[in-house]
Amino acid sequence: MDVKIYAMASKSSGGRVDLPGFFDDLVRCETRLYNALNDRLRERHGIVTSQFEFLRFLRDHPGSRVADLAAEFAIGIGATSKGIDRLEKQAWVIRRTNPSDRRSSLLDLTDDGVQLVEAAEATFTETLAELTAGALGGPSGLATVQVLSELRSVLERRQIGLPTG
Amino acid sequence: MDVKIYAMASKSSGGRVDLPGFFDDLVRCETRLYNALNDRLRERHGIVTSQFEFLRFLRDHPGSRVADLAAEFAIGIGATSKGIDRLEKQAWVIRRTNPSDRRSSLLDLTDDGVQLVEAAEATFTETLAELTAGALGGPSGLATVQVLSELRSVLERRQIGLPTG
DNA sequence: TCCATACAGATGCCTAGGCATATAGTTCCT
DNA sequence: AGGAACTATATGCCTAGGCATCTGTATGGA
Repeated sequence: MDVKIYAMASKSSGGRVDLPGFFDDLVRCETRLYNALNDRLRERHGIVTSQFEFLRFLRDHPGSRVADLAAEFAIGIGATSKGIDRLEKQAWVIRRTNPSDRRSSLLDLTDDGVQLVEAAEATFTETLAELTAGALGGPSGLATVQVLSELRSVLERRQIGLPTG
Repeated sequence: MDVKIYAMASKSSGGRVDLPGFFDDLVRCETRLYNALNDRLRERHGIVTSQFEFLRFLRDHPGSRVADLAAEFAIGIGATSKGIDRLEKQAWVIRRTNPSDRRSSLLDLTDDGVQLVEAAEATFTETLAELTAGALGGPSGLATVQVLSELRSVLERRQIGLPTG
């Protein structure tokens, strides 16, 4: 009979990291934080977290194309295009024809979009602080932030987990 | 003009953690790892990661109810019920009537389900190791694993991010 | 110039999850 | 016992994303 290497998520043994446990914790944290942020952003600003992320990205990267958003968020081009449709319908985003390539559009926030994202960002940051409640306070928190940043870089550099369409 | 506290995701300043940057990295890592695992599990075993997670949970917690899965994964009861429908249709899971409460069923893996989850787990663990490629190797990796585990505990204890239905 | 190929993204179809509701079974009173 | 209130979950409707496809545009030769 096999001996299970891990009995609880994210405990390690012998200095080796329990990767499945780590992944579990990662996914669970992400799900719960995302859900809670959705609730708060929806009730205060009528948007969900994914929309906030789109808006914030466009504020920080004006003139992006649909493909840029898709690459950033590791979602499909189709999904991104539809997401932008919805934001455009609310007049938070506009598509400008790309003068140097008429197949694509350049995306920008409208003034309403800018106002919304600024307001939503306050809620977002505040809620996040409330939810994580000091779990990232100590030096381990700092290390965690750095490790995740590094892991993200690795995944992006290797283009891991990009959907087809 | 406002001074941005952060210029890049997950960099910190003055020892304070940049929470929005941390959240971004968390979500991006989760998305890409989840996508990549989906691809691999689908091609090798015909399931996706969420199904693997259900199966593994049922292997480790036989006799669970739908509500137990929903709480574990922080998804809705309805979604969980439908997910179990699909696994049951493939004859990987069976619903036994709960003798002590006939509103609910007790869930268990079939023999096929056990075989599947064992095979898929090998793929899962191996792929995860390949994807994270030593990014969690050092002592910071260990700290990261512990911090995420702790954060997860906090969120669960406070019941944060549970969907309505 | 003209065509073959590559490309960006918009669109359609399909699946999965959220939320609301329906259904059946349980518990608590009286 | 009988009914109100509660609970577990199955189901329906709606939305969002994945993938395939379609359209319009760009590009590299011949």
